[in-house]
Amino acid sequence: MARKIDTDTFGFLATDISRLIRADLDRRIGETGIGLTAGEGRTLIHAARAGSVRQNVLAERMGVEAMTLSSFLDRLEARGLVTRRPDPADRRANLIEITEAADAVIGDIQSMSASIRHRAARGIDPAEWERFLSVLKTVRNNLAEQRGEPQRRSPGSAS
Amino acid sequence: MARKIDTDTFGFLATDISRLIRADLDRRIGETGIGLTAGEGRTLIHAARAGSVRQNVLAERMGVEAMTLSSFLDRLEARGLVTRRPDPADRRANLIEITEAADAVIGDIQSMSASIRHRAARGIDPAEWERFLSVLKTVRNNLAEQRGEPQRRSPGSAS
DNA sequence: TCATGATAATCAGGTAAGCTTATTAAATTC
DNA sequence: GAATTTAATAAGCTTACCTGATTATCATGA
Repeated sequence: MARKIDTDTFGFLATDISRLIRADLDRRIGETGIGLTAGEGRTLIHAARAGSVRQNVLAERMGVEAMTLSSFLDRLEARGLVTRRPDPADRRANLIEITEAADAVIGDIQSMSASIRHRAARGIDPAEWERFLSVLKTVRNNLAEQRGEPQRRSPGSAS
Repeated sequence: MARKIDTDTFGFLATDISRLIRADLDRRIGETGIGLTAGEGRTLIHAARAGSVRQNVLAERMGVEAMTLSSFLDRLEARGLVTRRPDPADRRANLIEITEAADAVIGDIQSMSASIRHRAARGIDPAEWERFLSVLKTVRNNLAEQRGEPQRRSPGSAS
């Protein structure tokens, strides 16, 4: 065995972390009876942030295919958390908007997210965490770039 | 909309990055005809690193259930990349070992992994990258902790 | 020593998050 | 106004997990 095998490289770490987050999220979702899967929650947050958007735009921002988004929206719409409104400017398109009922759910998602973040960041000092987040954004943009995905300028406040 | 909505938080970034990595990996796997899925590849690398291990130990190290690992191993074994050898010390258990044929595949996986890493790290200076990796490890350990998963001391060389 | 309970692996079956390909209706372009 | 492109979706697939039940074996305490 001449080769050195390392399971602590970037790709492994990222994959592990994502799986741990998903598992934790699933557990909390089960406990709190929030009634949404991780993907649906992600969709809802993106929709909330985007305001009134076409599906194709939202899909591109989320980095998923139109069809994938369409399924998430089906379930969110069935639960009354988003609406699909025909775009007056293009009869092929829908505008996605969140409903008032979504507010409470968004609050729940955000507090779950904050709680996971706190656990993840334990023992890391705040300045280091900010640095870390900014590298994460760079990495995401690097990876998203040659995928046809539009580059994101980081707009909101970091957290 | 009184709430500030941010899609650049830790959880979102981590999820995005993991999806991008997976997609990229899938694309490369398709191109190079390596014949393994991401999960199988991950299993193979962990097995290579572990030497001769019981399945339950390997599963725990990988952070998956025993059954999940069992399926991965079925496919790796069918491709002749690992063997299940009865553990002489416990007739319930198997010892997993990689075969010689696995060496080439491991090499391929490692170079894919390196290439993704290079792309991810573009524009980030090496010292910053090391810092970043070390925070990633802390985060993984933080998240893995209260999940029953054993804490990992970071053993190998970072990269 | 033997009944009881724990453990290692696996069978059966399920779910969630993606994907691709094809279709339809509407918009755009030449 | 014919040909192309685009927005959404239907249909169906794959991967990576999971849980619960089952079987064989091991460990333990009376």
